[in-house]
Amino acid sequence: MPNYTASSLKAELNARGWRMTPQREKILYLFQNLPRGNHLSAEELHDLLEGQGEGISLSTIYRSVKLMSRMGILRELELAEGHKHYELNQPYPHHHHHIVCVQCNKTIEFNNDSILKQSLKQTEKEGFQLIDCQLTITTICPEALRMGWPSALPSNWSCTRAIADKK
Amino acid sequence: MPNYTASSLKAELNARGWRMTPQREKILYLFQNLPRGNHLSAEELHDLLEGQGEGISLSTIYRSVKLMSRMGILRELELAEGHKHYELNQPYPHHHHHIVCVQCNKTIEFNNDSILKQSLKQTEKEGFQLIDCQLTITTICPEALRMGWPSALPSNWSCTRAIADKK
DNA sequence: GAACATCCTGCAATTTATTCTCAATAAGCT
DNA sequence: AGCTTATTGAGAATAAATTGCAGGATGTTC
Repeated sequence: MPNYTASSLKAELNARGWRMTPQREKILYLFQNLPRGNHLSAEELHDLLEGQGEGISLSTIYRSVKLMSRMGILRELELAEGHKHYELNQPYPHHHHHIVCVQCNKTIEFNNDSILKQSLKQTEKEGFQLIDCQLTITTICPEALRMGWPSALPSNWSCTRAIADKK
Repeated sequence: MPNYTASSLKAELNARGWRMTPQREKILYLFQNLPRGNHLSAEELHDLLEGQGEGISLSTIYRSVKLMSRMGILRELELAEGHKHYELNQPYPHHHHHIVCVQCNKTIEFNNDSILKQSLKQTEKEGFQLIDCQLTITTICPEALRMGWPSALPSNWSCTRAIADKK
């Protein structure tokens, strides 16, 4: 999981018979300049680029994030929001994992280097080559617990943070 | 992550103001009698029940697996096949994790108790209550590596196992 | 064990993320 | 510079998943 530059991305693409394009470079650049802890859906990525005057079609966005995920440059997160999110696949010490609340989808990150180590060991043992590993912990968040989850919780109740997160 | 019976399921549902129904019982029963290592999509679950003369509508299937996942009875797997799969959320020693190949979606399971232990520790530290934890390792499988992945691999090539898996 | 409140199911219609198609364009190789 | 072929953009198509609603079933209460 190396850190990529435009030219190292180009080199790796070309080595596989693929091509560097302005679109791919812009997407890489955007992710590399995203504040830590942010992850974007294809739609959000599209709107963000649009806002910067960098119109890239939604089809290309989808194709690019998929390609870059398979290359190990991005990681695809499935954090219960109903659509995939993407973030840079960063090497140690920024590699991290997620805790998600099933009640409100609140997500927090945590670091744990031993998980990557154990994953490497396991994949080598099986003859696979590691691209990424993600530990996703499904939980009930403290706020929902304080509210008396599960019985005392109205079915439409949602943690305050969850509501705030819907921008 | 306890092992459920029809009556313990009913007790837990009722404690939350929910109800036991024949549909929910049949779904639990089916998962409990599934060969180890099998996981089903909503669609597959629907067809399987259909084949047993237990017609349950697809909406109900979707609603049930979602409910049972949030209760911690099932676990929702997102293993790159394009739709979610479900399996029993089993306690130690059957709790397991997955390695997935991005080239062919081949999936293998592996056991590792320390991951559950570390997850418990982490969630308690943050004040969350654990429902499930899944380590998903994204990889290139040995077969794709032998074929010279990535450069020598035609874009439409797929590991033989992947093709065989499409029944 | 009958009545009641409400939860659940099934059906059909709908939503929405993602993929596909295809003509035009542009990247990389010689 | 020319050639081959990967890539893009736009919109149509696909498919998983959700929702609204009317009728039926469940758990609770007295």
